[in-house]
Amino acid sequence: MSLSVTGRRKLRLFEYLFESLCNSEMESCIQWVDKTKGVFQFISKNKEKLAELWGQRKGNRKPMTYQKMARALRNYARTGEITKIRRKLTYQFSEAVLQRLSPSHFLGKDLFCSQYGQPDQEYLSLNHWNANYYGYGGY
DNA sequence: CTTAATGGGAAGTGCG
DNA sequence: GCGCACTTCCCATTAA
Repeated sequence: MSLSVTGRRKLRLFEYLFESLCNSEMESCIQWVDKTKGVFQFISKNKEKLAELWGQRKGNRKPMTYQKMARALRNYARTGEITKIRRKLTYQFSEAVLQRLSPSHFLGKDLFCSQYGQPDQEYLSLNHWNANYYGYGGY
């Protein structure tokens, strides 16, 4: 479960999120909205669980919460690594980050993003799409 | 109105 | 000692 390659440096938050997005066991916490564009969203009901796991992975002094994790995400907006989409609990990896995190970067490990099929159709068919959408036709 | 989600200044922590 | 990458706090604003 834990990825350890020779001399693993400190895991970054966006790397952990990407890892979770590629792990089917995390589907109840976080999932792709549009994988090809790097758009993903947290699942309201279980977002705190994901935050908790992240905090444990980092070994923080206090338990991580979604609110604190989102604060870190807002810092990413300043550096452009991840931007907030005007849709409930939805964010987007920048092009650069997406390339750095692309599957080829993880070849040979237990990480593999299941080959994607129809990202565009998939999110349009989500029955909670309307509930999670606000403003804008495009992000 | 109530609650969930968003936003950000600012000080603090751990690590290389 | 320094700077980075968050982490913690806390409170204000906005959307549903």
